[in-house]
Amino acid sequence: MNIGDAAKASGVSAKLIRYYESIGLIPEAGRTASGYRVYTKQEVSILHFVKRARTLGFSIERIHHLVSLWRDKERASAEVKRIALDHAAELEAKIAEMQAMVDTLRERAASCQGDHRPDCPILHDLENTGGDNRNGQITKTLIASQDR
Amino acid sequence: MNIGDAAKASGVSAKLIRYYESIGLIPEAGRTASGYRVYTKQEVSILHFVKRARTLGFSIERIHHLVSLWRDKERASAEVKRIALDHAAELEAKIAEMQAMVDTLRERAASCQGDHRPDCPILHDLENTGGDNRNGQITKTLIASQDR
DNA sequence: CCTTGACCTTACCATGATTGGAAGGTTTAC
DNA sequence: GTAAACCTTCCAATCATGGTAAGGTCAAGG
Repeated sequence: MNIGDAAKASGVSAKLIRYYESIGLIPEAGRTASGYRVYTKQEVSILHFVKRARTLGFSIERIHHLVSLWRDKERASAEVKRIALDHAAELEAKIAEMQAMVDTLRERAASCQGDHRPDCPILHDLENTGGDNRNGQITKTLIASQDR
Repeated sequence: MNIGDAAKASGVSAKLIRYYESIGLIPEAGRTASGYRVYTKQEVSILHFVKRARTLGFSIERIHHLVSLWRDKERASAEVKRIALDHAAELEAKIAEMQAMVDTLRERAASCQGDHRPDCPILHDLENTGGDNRNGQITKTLIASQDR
């Protein structure tokens, strides 16, 4: 099975398969005498696993961890469960932050006339340099969410 | 006012101020005889504006648009409002996708023993190569969400 | 046996927003 | 007059992914 077949079977592009190999996310594939990568069903399974995990929003780092567990016959389900729940909790935290943004935007938009006058309070609000910072908490959270 | 002071006053790092200038997001700053950038209060306001908009999750492209409107004395509040609401709607779509991921993860985790046995169904599920794809809709949505 | 086309290889470039560093010039304060 | 703290530009790196180019390989058909 060449890389193109593995790509089709797993849904991961050939480019990405090579990249995943280069960063050590998946093991190095075997090679033919002429240098072509060859893949077994087992390796396609790993690729499919990675694909699905990416789709669920797992970071490459976390998938690296999951793949190790998956390849480890002595893996403990407790750790897998913990990783999944950690990821769910992180997603929920981000959801809360994004919801706060949405609320802010909708609130500002509600007080904007929406006509042709140049005094939409959205702009005034963004522009405001005042030092009161009643939104300190939210602002901090949002900034923290901008990593990765 | 040098770039360092403008950075402190606006919360945008000096590096980033130069970058924003290089991509045309903010106008080119004036220069001293020796080449130092100089900033007025007005320009610091723009920087602060950008900072707050970034914090609210606006893309650079969208901020570019907002800054143009802000600098345009004939700006129409209708457009500003529309941009804000568009952005809110996009955020809500992403929130829905993320919530779907969370639901999936929690569902899988609930059926995982969480002990030391190596049979956590989370892994089996990720590994599953079956072609039923009952989640087709969601999967498509999630993939689509990975652009930007 | 040779050509053609579809594959494979590596390597480099690009994205977007941001940070980091290096090498060198300027200003300020002691 | 010198040291520290600033500033300048340029270059590199991040992360996951896509694109392209130059060249090697394989299978089918003439």
